[in-house]
Amino acid sequence: MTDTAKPINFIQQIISADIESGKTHKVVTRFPPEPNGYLHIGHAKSICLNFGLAELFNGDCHLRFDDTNPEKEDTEYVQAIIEDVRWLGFLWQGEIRYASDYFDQFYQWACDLIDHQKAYVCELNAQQMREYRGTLTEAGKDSPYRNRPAAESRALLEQMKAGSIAEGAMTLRAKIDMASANINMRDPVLYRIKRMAHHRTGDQWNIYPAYDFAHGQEDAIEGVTHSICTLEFTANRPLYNWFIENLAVPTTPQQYEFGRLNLNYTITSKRKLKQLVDEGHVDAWDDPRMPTLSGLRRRGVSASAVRNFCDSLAVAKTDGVVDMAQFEHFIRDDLNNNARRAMCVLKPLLVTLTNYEQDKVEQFAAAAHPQRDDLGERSIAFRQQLYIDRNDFSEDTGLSRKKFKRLVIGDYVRLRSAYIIRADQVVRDSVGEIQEIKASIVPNTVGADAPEGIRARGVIHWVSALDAVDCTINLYDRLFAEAQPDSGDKNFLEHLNPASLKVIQGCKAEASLDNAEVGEHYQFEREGYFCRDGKVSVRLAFNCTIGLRDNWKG
RNA sequence: UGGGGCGUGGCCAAGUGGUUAAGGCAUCGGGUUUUGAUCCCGACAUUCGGAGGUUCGAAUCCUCCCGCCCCAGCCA
Repeated sequence: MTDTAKPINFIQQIISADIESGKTHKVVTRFPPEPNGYLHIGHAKSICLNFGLAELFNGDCHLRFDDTNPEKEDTEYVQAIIEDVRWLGFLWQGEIRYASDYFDQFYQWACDLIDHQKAYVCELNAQQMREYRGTLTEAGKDSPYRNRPAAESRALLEQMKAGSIAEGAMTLRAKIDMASANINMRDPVLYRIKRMAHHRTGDQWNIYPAYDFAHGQEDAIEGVTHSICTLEFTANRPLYNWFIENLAVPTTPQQYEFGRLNLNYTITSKRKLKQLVDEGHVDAWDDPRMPTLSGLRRRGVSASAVRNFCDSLAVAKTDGVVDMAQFEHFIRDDLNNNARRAMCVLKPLLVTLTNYEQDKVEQFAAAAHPQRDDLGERSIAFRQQLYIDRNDFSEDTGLSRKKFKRLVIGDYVRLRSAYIIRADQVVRDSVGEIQEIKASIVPNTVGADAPEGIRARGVIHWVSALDAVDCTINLYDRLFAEAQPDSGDKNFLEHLNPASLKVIQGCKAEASLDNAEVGEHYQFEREGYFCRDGKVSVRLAFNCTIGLRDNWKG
């Protein structure tokens, strides 16, 4: 945290007031994902908010799966979600909860509503129900089944539950107000028939509760005090409250809405991310180009970077689009502070040092981090032949020292953590391509300043040719070429960036990288941040998390 | 269109009637540097969607207008 206090957001203000007034004794929040896809960066904001609030007020935060629709849900997703929340570093209170654990209670409450003439089994089909619902400007009409006897509804609901009624033929509806200006209040559906197995309750049920008939009650059962959701649920709040008021629930949670996170050049819609996976536009949910938490993790983004970013976000009711650069800032900031340094040459160019003995080898100690001694150092081998990056050499000797701080014939450059060298001669192959550079070292310049009269143009990275290990490097660019691929009437698939992945083979990494661990972050000096990919078939591959900032206006 | 929500610099945003409208990102200058990184210093809204009004005083209160988002799934 910086010296300036972070502003108190509106939800914190509400909770503080509730505690002060005695309304709330212990704060309980929850993160309630539906297991119908993988978590993405937008969910991270919600996770940080809910767990963060519980922590701030010494309360509890539950992890609860809102598994009310077996059609779209799967245990693969629950496992992935659990792993992602753990990865972010949050601990939920007690056992993991499931809406499906409360199905019996929901059913009992539905019966109570029927008995009090506040719900009825309706036999309108989907099409008819739409017609009866009215429009934004016209009131709806009462269903012809609205006033059927409670006993009849009870019996029909029993049959729906037993599986003897066809899907779509009947629903259980709340009896509220078909003329309400809020369409959510026009006799919403409580139960619909889905004669299919649920990933947790198996064949036990043929009817499943709708979101509105489940969420608030789940909160009430768990004693959630502040139920925080995104803005699009604002119109559902009166309905949320209606159930809390009309059911014999044990506690009275309150719903509050905040603006979800939107990031440019990507999408945060589970449905659309699933489409990218299903249609093969990306490898999988954890493709490093995906804004999913598993994708970011595989890309090399640290959990603390995600958390720092989320904590920097405003919790308010505005729905804006955060610039990807803001997220990238937190990714770089964390990696710069914590990633070990190493060297890797992406486009190798052979350099032979003509004044260095052929069999000689020196081991130089190089700091793992320029500002953090606690990270120690590593040993790097130095020999007569080494690789530098092709981009670090230019045949244009007219380039000024300010304009090109790299290697040029006749001039000097510092090899990072090693000697200053001078380029002497270009060796070409039969078609004229540069094959090799002949160069010479300036003696006694390791860990020492250049002698009088010699000034290195700059510092470049390198790797000993004999000691380096081959590796593949995956370079990523934004998944979409359009800042808002999803807005208006755009088809997001048309804006996929065809160059979002570039695979570079034959890269040369310093020997210490040979046993890099998956999940460990590195900075390849002068290139960017990388981490080893654990899913590839090649022996050694690194994903580029993000490049270094480059202020060079060349 | 009925209802609900929101408009503060390129982006995010604090501000809850009274010093020169915080801060972050981005951008632009300059310094340090064995990473063109990091770090450091400096610049960057006479004005808060617009127009009126209340007030000694308004981004904050009132009125009208404009714009954007959400709701018409047996999705969540």
